[in-house]
Amino acid sequence: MLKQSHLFTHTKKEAPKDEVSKNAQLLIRAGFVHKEMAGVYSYLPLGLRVLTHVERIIREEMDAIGGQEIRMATLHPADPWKKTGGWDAIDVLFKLKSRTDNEYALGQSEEEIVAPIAQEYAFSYKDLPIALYQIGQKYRDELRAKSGIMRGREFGMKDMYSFHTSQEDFDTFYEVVKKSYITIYERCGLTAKVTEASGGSFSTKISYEFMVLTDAGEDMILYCETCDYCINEEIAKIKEGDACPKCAKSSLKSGKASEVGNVFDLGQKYAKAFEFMYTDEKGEKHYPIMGCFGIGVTRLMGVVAEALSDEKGLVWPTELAPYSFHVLPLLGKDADVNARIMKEVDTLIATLDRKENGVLFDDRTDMSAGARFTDAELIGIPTRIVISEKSLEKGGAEVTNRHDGTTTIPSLESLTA
RNA sequence: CGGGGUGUAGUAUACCGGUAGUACGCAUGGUUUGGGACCAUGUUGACUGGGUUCGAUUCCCAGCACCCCGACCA
Repeated sequence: MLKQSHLFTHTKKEAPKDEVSKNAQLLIRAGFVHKEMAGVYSYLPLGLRVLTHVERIIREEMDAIGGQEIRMATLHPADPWKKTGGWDAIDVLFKLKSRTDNEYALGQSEEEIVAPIAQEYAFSYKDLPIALYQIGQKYRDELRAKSGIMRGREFGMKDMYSFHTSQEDFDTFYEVVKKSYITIYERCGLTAKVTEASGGSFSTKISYEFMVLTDAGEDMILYCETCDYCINEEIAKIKEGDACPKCAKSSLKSGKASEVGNVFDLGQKYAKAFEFMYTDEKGEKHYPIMGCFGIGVTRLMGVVAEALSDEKGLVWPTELAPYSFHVLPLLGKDADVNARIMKEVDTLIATLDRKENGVLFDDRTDMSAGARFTDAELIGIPTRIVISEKSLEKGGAEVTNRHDGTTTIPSLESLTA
């Protein structure tokens, strides 16, 4: 339980004029994030809790499909980057020099680091497959940061790397991860489309992007409303209005979308660069096949803020909410009634704080009710519980659902059950 | 990186070549308390550097920062 009077952040009536994107405006106004510079944000108590919940969901789903969590360095030696060619080829790679002119890179993706780590342990086919993942900061030297926390120069990302003895084994795992990703987005309150896209700079094969329709997105996708066909317009050979090539039942629609994840078949590129080979049953040596699976953790939070919020403020899905219950007592002039309200509130909090993501307690009873309601709506906690003389007369507490705005008045006994 | 725009208090803004004004916030006191309450008092400011000028926050130049469009995008 957190007392709101204790929370060091406050809501703001106005967003800074240099923030245009909805996600940044709301997150700043509600005190979830603080902007350091273009594309770089710090996460404050409420924002960090949301981020932590996104990470927890991802961790659970990655563990469930056999991922093993590690934490790699973000300050990298230049050598592996030079070995794979990334040092010169990847223009977003931040490069730096020490006082003694040694060269380093900041991690923008970590194939160069993870491949040698896997190589240190995977000598035999018996050691494979392996799926290693981490959740941490990434750095990209973007020419233009934009869209609040959705495209930054420093951002949070989950990156998983897998190593396999055969294409079939990789393909199987590829499908497992795709399903797992869809589950993650659902738990985050979003519907993501699996979208065919280009393989980028390191693969000639197509990759899959996970796209959420939102005007704040940077990509245009073509999708079918009948089946799950979806393709990024950058590689599409068809156009809006054409019949769906998969089901032929609908004509394709075009929409703006934000990429909240991607999966790549990296083949043997990195294994070859590092001479990473394992020994098979016959004693022969082979390069493993490698996959890369990313989810932009901070961008995901930004897309949720964009997609779910309304004119009153943020709206958090159940699992991501910084707190699940916003308890808000309203006091009057009668000291006895006030004492009773606060006693009921104590009991209620003791129960609710053990459930889901716990309680934010608006103990600022000296503030006007309107200001506190407005704050609550801006912060976007899913369930608001008001206890007042009025609510007690009606038989309990007023429970308002932030998602649909409906209010019910259950008894206090049922709430503490 | 190409193009465009903007830099005034914690935030949003106004005016101005000559003492920088307002609102919100914040502080103190008092009155309030079911939809961003009110009164009083107080508090805080011209991105950096150069130039023009008697005098620059204002005009000019450069730099920096931020935003937007495009390009780019593991």
